Amino acid sequence: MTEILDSTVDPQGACYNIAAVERDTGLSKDTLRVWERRYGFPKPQRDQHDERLYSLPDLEKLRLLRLLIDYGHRPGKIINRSTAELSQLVSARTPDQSPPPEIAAIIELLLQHDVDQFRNALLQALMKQGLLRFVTETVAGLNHWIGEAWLAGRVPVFDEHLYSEHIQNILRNAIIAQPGRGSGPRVLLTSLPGEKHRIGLLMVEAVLTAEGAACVALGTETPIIDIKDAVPAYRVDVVALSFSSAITQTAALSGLAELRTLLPAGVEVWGGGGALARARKAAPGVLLLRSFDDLRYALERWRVEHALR
Amino acid sequence: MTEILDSTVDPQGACYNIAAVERDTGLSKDTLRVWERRYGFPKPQRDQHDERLYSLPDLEKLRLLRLLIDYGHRPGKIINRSTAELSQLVSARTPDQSPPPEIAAIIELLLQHDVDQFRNALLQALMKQGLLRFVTETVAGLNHWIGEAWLAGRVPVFDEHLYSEHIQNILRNAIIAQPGRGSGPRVLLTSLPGEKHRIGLLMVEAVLTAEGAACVALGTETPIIDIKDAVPAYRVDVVALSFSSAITQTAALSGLAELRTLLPAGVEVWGGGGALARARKAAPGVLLLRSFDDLRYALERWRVEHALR
DNA sequence: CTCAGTCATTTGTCTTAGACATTATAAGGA
DNA sequence: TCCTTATAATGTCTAAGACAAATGACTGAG
Repeated sequence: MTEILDSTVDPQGACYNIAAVERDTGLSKDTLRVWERRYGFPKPQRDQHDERLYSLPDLEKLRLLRLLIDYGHRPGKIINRSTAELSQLVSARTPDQSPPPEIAAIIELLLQHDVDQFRNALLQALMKQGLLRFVTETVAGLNHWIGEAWLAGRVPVFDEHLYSEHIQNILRNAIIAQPGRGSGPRVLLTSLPGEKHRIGLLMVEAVLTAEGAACVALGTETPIIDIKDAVPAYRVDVVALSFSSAITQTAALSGLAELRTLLPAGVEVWGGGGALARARKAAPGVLLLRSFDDLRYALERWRVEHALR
Repeated sequence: MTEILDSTVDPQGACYNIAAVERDTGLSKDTLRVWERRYGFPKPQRDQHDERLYSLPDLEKLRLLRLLIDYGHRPGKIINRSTAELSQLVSARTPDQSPPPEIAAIIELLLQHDVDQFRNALLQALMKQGLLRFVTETVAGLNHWIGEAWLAGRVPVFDEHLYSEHIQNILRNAIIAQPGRGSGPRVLLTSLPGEKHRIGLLMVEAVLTAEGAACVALGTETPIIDIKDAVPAYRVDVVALSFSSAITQTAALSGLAELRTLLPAGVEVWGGGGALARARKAAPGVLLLRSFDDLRYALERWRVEHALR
């Protein structure tokens, strides 16, 4: 009898095949193989058919490497350091050691696994701050700090899953409770295939809805061609795409440019999210939003431009 | 002067490199190359460095192929037919019956792309029927018929995305509005890696919450090992897994069996969803739920058994 | 002292063909 | 009709090499 369903995990050695590592670290199979060839890491075991089997420590080191590379380190410079050294580099990178107390308190509740109290804390923050501040301060902060802590291994996977679910509940609840739209544009909101992060998308939807735009939210991973077809069907004025840092900046920019060529000139293309936070410039006709302030400003600009006509 | 930013698109021939095709069709690069080698399609042009450049017609045929393969056709049987023939195959897939009128009316609103009216129709159905009937009748029916129509090509991808988002909004809104829990068990609710369907999970959460159970929802795709760790952390009484028909029955059953061996005997394991609708029996200690009635019955049985002790 | 341009190095992605595990279909037997 | 077994189908993995895009170091000019 063999492990059928989860062929990616070997319970004894906790070994992962290359597809599982690609999924869990975001590093492509090609990259993993070429790192092994060039730098000698990761050097996984092989199964009976010479296929790679990565260990859990390998996986953790790869995650740290990915983070540090996102921060600007070069792979060749750091790949042969120990996991401990890499952890140090990560924590050295965050000088403002601890999250603000109100964020820390909520994370603490999450780590104590008290579902009801955790939910109530989020709801209270929402009531107290209002939707806009809740999204741009509390949720953004929680995303950042929980992400950090997860990378450092201080937050288990299942807690992160629970966090994501509850934030979705609360944001969707808040969005549905918004009053009808004002004078804003119709904004089609989605992400491209490969980009699975939903929270960023919901945060944008919350802000846009609060500011009076009419959102057509398609969730994550809509193929480009289907976005093209959706634009005339829903008569949208703007297509906004979200790219989390799980995707490379190049991929995000090329997706935006491709979409731009497929859409009529009257429809604007906006892109935002972690992957684009450090991008310098995009293709002509593509607007980069590096913060929620940028988003609100873009909305305001749209209003002005379209009121004059 | 060259196209700097967007290496994926050649405006003249509308040519896409292999990475763009992978992203847009969901077919892996390996699959694209092996199809070319074995079947002679797609046979893309090459750029000056012998790299593949796919045309837009290729892309459209690939999407049709993907659709038909999802439906159950074999690649080798259909890959050499013309795009027109494939379209015919798609539309030849006619429904055995037509949906009941109240379902058909809502689908009609979706197809007319009137977001507000569509949302209102769903909300009205919820108000009129109450959460339980809304989930077990309206949402279940919509899932089924929209799935059918999507396979037949009568519902565009983006409409199906929009449907999914709105159902999520409404279900999560209803769940959060439920009163606190009664005397039911604590149920950990999630799916295994590879199973991405969220709506089924939310439907179960809605029913369980309405019946007084306390749900710990982890969203989709929680690795088995992390489920094991979550059970003591959240002190749950039951682990319920959802398997849509996107996964094979064998895979679902083996996942349930593996989880059963990892959990203490006092914790129950329940499995349900389309993939298990026709399953005969599961591993010992695993409860199969083939309908929402089964789910409510299982909950009642748990209450009785644990009240006696 | 800053800015822009050139060159060298690093790094990720694409290429090839072959091997094989996994899944689906068909055929045979209870 | 259902279950088991054989055969065909299909997708993913492997290898090393090639090269473009991205980055860093260096230079010279304003």
